[in-house]
Amino acid sequence: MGHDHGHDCCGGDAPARVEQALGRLRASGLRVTEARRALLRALAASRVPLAVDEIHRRSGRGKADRVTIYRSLEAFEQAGIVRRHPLEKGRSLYALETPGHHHHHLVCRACGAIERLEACDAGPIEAGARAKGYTRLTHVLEVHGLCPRCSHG
Amino acid sequence: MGHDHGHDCCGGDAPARVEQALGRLRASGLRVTEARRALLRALAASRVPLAVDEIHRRSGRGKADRVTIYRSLEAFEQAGIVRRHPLEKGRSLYALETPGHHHHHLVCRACGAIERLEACDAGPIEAGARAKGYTRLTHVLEVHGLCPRCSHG
DNA sequence: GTCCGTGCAAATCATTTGCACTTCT
DNA sequence: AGAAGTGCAAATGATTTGCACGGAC
Repeated sequence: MGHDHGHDCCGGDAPARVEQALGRLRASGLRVTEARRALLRALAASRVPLAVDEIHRRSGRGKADRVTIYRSLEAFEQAGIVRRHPLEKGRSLYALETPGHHHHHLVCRACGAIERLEACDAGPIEAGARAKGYTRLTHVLEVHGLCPRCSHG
Repeated sequence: MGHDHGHDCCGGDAPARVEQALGRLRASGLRVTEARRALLRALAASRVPLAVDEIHRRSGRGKADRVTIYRSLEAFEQAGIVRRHPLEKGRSLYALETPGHHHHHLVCRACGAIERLEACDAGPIEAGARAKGYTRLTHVLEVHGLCPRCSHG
């Protein structure tokens, strides 16, 4: 798989998003390297969140080792530059963080198509968690189903 | 039970729940073995969802091999007898399915404490997915954070 | 008697870690 | 210079699979 089926999901002006991300790197005290440029380019160019393996495959020149990609992504996630989408089976997908655009994804179990879901009603739920004294909240919300094409059976 | 921190979550009348589960096993054409009794007893006795390792540890006599527990749990999940809660890092927790009691969990990243979250506003989100033609919808919603005790570190 | 369930060993597979080397600032 | 980033090899750890045996129905 690894194709961008489904409809637009994480799209936008790729070069601009890369620049914005690089700016945030510097602002966070993170260093800018060719490996990281390639990584961010791959993310910015994709309309859907990518797995580490996929990022590795799509990083043309300046391609970094998978291990380095893992480490960079973790740093980027901490800095709020990249958003991680944990999947059911322990894998994760990554996408550039789009501030003020919190959303989740609808994943087809059969063909892997991913669509963006705009609504996110987790606000009240996280509020409840906060009321219990929990901090540093994050949430995982994935909707799985069969897309129209795969539903016919 | 050093691991059942947090408040009640999946409690109930344990023996009765085991019997109910066994009945469902038979109804689904699954066989009843001592290993499976022990497994269901462990789940029924716990107030929180358990990891496979924890189930293995808590299954007194009749304790089955971890592999068998994995295989049984998968069969039980298919049959709707057990509910799987996928966590961030690829692990899963399991609990007896409680029909008509859909809820999610609040998990502490540091100590693993689990609390029940009553609210589930996924209705509108799944409606959106249905509107896109998706069928057989399921969703995973887990809220992660640091519990009050762990927030001080 | 048949399958299904079980145990053991070994395989997976994404992710993580140790350590020495290189590069950014 | 000095901290941060990188690569390779090897470790991890939950989960999965192959295969032969044993028990449920």
